[in-house]
Amino acid sequence: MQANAASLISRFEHCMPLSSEEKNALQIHCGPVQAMPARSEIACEGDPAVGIHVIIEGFACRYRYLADGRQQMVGLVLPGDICCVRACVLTRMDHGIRSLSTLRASLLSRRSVLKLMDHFPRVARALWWFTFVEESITRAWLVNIGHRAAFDRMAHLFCEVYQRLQPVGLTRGTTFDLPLTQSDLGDALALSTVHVNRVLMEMRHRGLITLRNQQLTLHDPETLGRLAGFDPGYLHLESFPRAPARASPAP
Amino acid sequence: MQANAASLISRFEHCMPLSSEEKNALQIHCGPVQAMPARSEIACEGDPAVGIHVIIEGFACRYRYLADGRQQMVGLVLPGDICCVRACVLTRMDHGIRSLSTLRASLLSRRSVLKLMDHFPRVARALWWFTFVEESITRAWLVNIGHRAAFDRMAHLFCEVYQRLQPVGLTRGTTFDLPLTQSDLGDALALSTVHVNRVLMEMRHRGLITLRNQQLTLHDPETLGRLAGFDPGYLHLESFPRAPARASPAP
DNA sequence: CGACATTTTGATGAAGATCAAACTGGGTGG
DNA sequence: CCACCCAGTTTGATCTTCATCAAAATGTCG
Repeated sequence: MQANAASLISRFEHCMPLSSEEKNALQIHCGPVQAMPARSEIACEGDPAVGIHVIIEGFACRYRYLADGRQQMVGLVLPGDICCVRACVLTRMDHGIRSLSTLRASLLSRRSVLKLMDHFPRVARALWWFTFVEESITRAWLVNIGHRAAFDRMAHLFCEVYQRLQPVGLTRGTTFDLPLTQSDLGDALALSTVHVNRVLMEMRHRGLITLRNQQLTLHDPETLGRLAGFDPGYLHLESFPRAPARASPAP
Repeated sequence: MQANAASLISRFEHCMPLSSEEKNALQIHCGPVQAMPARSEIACEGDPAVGIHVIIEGFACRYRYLADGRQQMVGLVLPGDICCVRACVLTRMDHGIRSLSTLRASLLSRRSVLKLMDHFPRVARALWWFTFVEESITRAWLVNIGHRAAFDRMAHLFCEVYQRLQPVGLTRGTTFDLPLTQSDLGDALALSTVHVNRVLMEMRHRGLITLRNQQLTLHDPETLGRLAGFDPGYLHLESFPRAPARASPAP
């Protein structure tokens, strides 16, 4: 029994219980845990699919480059998230994925994923589920960037990360890791680094956050959420069991 | 043999050939063609899933509302597109869908979709495929709205619609239907109606487009695409057979 | 014709980009 | 151990793009 398979299976069971046959199949196909340094490319736009990565520890981001070299982050990949499912079907990546912090992930080959999807409809259904949640988050980012002013936009992002880290046990009170530079935040929110800094300053002066050493504390999540018009429905957390046992150790 | 099933099947075969057994199953499950007037709600945010709609004719859009009543369009649904696949898995809609023009669509119930997905892995794979392409488009919108100025942003949208309508035979030269008001364009591009108008004016003055009676002509698609930094890769058109026979009649 | 949606134009203001430069802190090499 | 370097953060000043407000013009449909 490999630890990586265990974390994968528990993740799957967040959306539906698996039979022992299904669990077996996942264990057989689940590859070894990979470790990667921060700021390394996990997959580049245009790459053929190698398989899916299940993030065990660390943050990554999805991004697309523009012709002029600027980049837009199009999603955050947090522990428990699965990436590159889509590339297994589409055969090549339409965006890049890069680690933000050091990362541990287990890999399933493209062949394994397609086999699992074809033979185990419920596994396939679970993969659908993860993918759709992610898609829903992308749409929420679109709304966020399209229609909210800088302050609200950033508040919304902070609320989202906070809500997403909670079910995987990676928050301590209202404090959590946020291994993004201000420049990264700018790429995520479509703001200049300078403006990111100014908004952060304002949040600090208003006593809403503390951000130091990649650690963010939300001193008043309710107010922040209200200002941002944050409604967690789009995260589809409702069908998760509350605080499931995860691989990540609590301090 | 129903015409609606035929258009659905041909759509599926764009990404992989189906066995006669699979085609049969699709025909059995495919519901009647529904007609809907322009500006009607096909599904609202929060609605339980009823099934998937395969658009035969007309335009629709996906949108999300903000707390203050403004709305952001998060995607365009064109003839041949399938909508609400995700809701069948997630059980409820996380965004609304509204017709822009009069619409004809065939419906498959949620139960049918889940049954087809579980029993026919290749049908499931095709549904994955459509969904992922759509997701890729959403990411492209995110980049577009996040990082491009108004003119380039609108040019990019026009290029996208042009490219998406081509394989389904709905372009006449470089002219095609665009049943969106300037206010709709504003919702799609996260611009005010006034600014949409100004950008359109500039495009006209530069001889790049003609837009009259919901008909858009791109007089110089190459230039427009170059200005917008348009790269059609994200549409994943490459695996489509060229100009497949579609239900839509050519004039 | 008259009501209503949509398009067009003008004037003004605000949010945020950009440019420039100083400051901070951790890591490295001499 | 200190000097230096470099990535990241902070601050100021200026400029652009686009939103907003207001109103006229145009078109559409009963």
